[in-house]
Amino acid sequence: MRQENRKKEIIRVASSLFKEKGFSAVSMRDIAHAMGIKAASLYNHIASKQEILSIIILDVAEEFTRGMDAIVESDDTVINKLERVIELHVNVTVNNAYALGSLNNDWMHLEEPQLSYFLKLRSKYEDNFRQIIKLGVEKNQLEPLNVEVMLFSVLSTLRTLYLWYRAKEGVNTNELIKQMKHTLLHGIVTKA
Amino acid sequence: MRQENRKKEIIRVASSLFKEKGFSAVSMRDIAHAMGIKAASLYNHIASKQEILSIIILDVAEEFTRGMDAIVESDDTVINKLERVIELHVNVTVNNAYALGSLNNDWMHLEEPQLSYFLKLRSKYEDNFRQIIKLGVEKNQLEPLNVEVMLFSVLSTLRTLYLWYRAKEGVNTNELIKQMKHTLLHGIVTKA
DNA sequence: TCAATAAACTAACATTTGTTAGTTTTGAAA
DNA sequence: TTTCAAAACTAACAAATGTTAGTTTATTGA
Repeated sequence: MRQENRKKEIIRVASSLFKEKGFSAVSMRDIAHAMGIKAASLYNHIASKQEILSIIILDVAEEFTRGMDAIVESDDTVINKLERVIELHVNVTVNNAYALGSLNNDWMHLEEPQLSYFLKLRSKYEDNFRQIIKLGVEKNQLEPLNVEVMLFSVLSTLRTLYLWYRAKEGVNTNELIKQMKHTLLHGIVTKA
Repeated sequence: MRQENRKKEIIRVASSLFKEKGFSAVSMRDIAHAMGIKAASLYNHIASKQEILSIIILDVAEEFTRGMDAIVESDDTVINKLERVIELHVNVTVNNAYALGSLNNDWMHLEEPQLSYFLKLRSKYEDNFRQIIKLGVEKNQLEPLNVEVMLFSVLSTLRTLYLWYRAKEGVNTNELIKQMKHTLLHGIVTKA
């Protein structure tokens, strides 16, 4: 109801500010000012600055986890799974652009037990991704390169998509997904 | 002499702390404590917290700029230029791992005129990179994909290398460069 | 050995921070 | 129109912040 909407609004405004300056550089007064109210009024809706951060980060982290779990449990081919991971990242980014700033750069300001929970989700996610790549190499569907280099090269691009995807106006989501798949999976150099 | 070394030591310690928690979450007392002195003593060597940040960021930004300028001015082929950009990033990252945290995540806390200077260097760097890719597409040496997607996909991976390159023990710098070239330029999917 | 200076210290400052307590205003249901 | 809870407010707090002033200690070159 009324209160829940206001809480979501606070979280949306806060995540936008966090994306621009980082969690630590944004004060409760900054958030309140952006909403046209006083800092103390925020506490009618949220318990603490920390609660705002943990909602922003854990909501989107869990969304990634659910998406990855669905991909891992499917019986798609390796290449298809990788394509679905790319789709997942583009879609989550387009829908939650602000939250990804905190996910990438402010997770270390989470307090326990949320910090441990986040790190657990993150390492499970990375390990699921890693296993897909490993299987691809074993089946000769992926190049016999260093698995960690492949993993983090692809993942870095996906994780920081939120920083630049708006730069290219006139590319819609489906086109972006297609372009990313080609760039990340097949490279940019023309085959001879 | 004596003072200069101590200043460099402060900058090194500070950049390490900034990498872990970000500029805004690290206090002058934190930096001093990590050096075994009191916060006020830092001011015998540096003018302000802001000076520390701007030295960390501008030094490495200028290093990237010099490297890119040398590549652009050379008469290498497009593919060779891209390979040299990858080498540049790996080498700068291996030598300045801590500074890259601030370069990526704390640049917005620079004050004027350093902020404008940094943004100028960054957009020139990106534009040099963009022109190399554009020429490659025109010459059919690169795939006819969206230039911005190719640019930021490659650049994102290079920019966040500092976050993960230590994860893979047992891969030395030359091997890492080779792996990155293949992954970023030729992709990870086996050619049919 | 002494003078000069580098580099540490203690103490304090004005601001900003997250948060709480207590009070007033607002808006919808009765 | 009255009632009552939601949601705003003012005022204040204790702690932390970047920085300065003034002083003491350590080191070095003459």
